[in-house]
Amino acid sequence: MLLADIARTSREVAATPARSEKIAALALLFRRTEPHEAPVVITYLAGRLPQRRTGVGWSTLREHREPAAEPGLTVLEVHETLDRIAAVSGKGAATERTRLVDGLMTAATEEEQRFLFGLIAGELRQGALDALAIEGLAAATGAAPEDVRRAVMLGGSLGAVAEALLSYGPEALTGFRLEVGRPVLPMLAQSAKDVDEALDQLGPGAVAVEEKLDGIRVQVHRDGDDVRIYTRTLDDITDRLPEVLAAARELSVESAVLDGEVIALDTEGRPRSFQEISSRVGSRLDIAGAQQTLPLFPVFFDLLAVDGRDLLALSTRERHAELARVTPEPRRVRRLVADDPNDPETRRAVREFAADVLARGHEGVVVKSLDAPYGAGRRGASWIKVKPVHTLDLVVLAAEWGHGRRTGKLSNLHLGARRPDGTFAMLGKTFKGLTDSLLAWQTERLRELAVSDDGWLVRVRPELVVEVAFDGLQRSSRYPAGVTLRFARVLRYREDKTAGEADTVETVLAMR
DNA sequence: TTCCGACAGTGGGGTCGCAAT
DNA sequence: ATTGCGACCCCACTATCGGAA
Repeated sequence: MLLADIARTSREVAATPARSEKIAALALLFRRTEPHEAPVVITYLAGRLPQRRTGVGWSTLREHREPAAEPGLTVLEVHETLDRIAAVSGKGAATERTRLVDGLMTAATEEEQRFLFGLIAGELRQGALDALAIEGLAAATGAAPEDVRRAVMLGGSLGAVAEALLSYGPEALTGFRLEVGRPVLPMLAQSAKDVDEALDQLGPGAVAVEEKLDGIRVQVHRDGDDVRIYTRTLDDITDRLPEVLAAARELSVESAVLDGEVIALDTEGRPRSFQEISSRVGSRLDIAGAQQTLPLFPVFFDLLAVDGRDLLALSTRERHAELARVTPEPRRVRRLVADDPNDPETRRAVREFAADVLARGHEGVVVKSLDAPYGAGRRGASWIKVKPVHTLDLVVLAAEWGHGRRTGKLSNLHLGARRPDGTFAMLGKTFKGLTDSLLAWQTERLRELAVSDDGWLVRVRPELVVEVAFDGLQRSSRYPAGVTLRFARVLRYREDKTAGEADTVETVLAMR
């Protein structure tokens, strides 16, 4: 198959807003795909590369290359070139990567260049990713979409499922089931603003309220003495976490798949900051040294398989009973079971539990329906997280022009807190929380206040006050106050306030 | 007919390791 | 020694389509 076929399909997919038409266009192409090229074709049309990393990003791609007049590149040819690019390392690597990218791009037509740019940079913007590729694959092969989705979640790879389906048809899907040693996409949680809202959303059934730890999510597979540890995106990080490996080997099981969080504790047993944990888990070179400096502590909250049994379809209640059987107390997340979430006494107990979790220094709680199965790869309605929210009234110092559907709109706001001398200290940026009408309003308003515009950043007179919500402060080496906001989002503009009434740096630092 | 679940898009800060400066 | 880049941890929120209710 030619790259041109993929690029054209991508353009067609992007051209229609209707998901049904996107799926139809994808299915049309998958019907013409040979099984051996399916893993590459479907991954490209899901907007990703099969290579986990290539070393090529926006900076390497942006330079103009003269396009070819006629299409000639095959999909597998492109795939091999990217394999070669990904393998480049050592002195002169950047030059060599650029040379290979030059060769690829000059062999591509203008349409193919656009496609490759979006694909490699990870911003294809065709309105379809894995989920619609799965739908298209199902349509092309006559398989049930839900069965295909399930196979991908359990098989861990869209490409492998596509190849099997195109080779053997829908019957091939039964071969994809949970296997110890092969990671499964983890279940994710929705959010609510407080525990009462979370309980209301879950309905009348029994729930568990669990502490939410602020660390790195891990999926631990143990098969005898063999242990593998995966991140949320299924990256294998076994080598970096000897403590987790040891903890898995201590369990009284032959085999198991566990879901949990890795954190670190200080000498009083209080959790260390996310930044410290992230630094430790991210360290790959001197593991022994890193382990000395910051020992990690894995805590588990779910069990997906044990001793040959697949527990995914069991209820949270049943899975947790198994977890409790095989995992010692300190290795499990603290939790409270509420059989009748509508009982006022129970609600009080839940609120108290949540307050206690926060007092212990943790991030919040996750409220889980006890009757739901493990929804691999789903942001299911049966897990709901609750974290405290802070707010500040900050001054807009500048705004960046948006991209994609926000082209022509001032989108990303630079936020500042007041200093005593009347100047402002930038605390970070945000683009979140803006509706289309607010986006239009702020674009107009900020243009009136503009003092400069370099095509990327519009600086404005610091007059507009915006109320910003955020999860907490983090240390920052980039911003002048030494702190920045975690997960900042706009709540509303405060037109009733002047910049002189905005929150001060002092107020912000007092929140630490 | 209305409601709502799933999806994609739009980007945030920090951290590491590597290569270039 | 410092800086820029790519990759990957953490992630919130809105708009939209189309099936469910």
